[in-house]
Amino acid sequence: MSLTHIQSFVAVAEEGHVGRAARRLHLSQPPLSRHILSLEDELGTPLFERTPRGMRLLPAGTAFLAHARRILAEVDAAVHTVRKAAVDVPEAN
Amino acid sequence: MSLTHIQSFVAVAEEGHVGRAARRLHLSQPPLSRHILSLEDELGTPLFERTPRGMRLLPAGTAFLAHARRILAEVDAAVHTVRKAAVDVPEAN
DNA sequence: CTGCCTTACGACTGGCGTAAACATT
DNA sequence: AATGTTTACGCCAGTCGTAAGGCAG
Repeated sequence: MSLTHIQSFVAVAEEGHVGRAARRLHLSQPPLSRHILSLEDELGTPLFERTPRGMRLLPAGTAFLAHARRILAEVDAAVHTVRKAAVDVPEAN
Repeated sequence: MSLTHIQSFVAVAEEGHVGRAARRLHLSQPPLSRHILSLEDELGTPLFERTPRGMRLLPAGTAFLAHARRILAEVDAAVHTVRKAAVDVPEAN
């Protein structure tokens, strides 16, 4: 599992469509599709239902989405916190 | 930034020593050292003070550590939640 | 036949490990 | 000299993109 996979998952969940999510992520469809498959494989369960119109979240996918957003938000917060800490305490003499 | 980097950071922070952290992660020192350097580079600031005895957390590193643990915990929770959801709702007819 | 997801495949980047270099006591 | 981190370097694995395949309406 990687942060890239998680970002991919969130994008597909929000777009409901691999193609659109791929454009949003500046990526082509196949790698993005593989990200999702890899994630599902690792979790041992499908996260989306494949329809002719796109991808629809399954219950497991909905459950994962909440965590995924928290993870990404926490990463973002970590970056900001560190940069702030580095400025606030340039040297701890 | 990747989850691997974050795990590496936590291990080094806890061990205070790249060598021991590497053994704990079943990894050799050089890649682990590179993870830390890569993270510091990406964040734009050092996270550890290098001493002849090992690695000591700087204030920025301490700030990052709290977030890092939350991220890893959240990932873990995500995995468990999904597996549970997949079992609880095998098929939503 | 059209739209969408997935698999095949060749090419490239990234990451590992061994070995060597640097630094400090 | 000993301990610990970092750089050099060759190799393997993972990931990308283009192209082809499969499936449902």
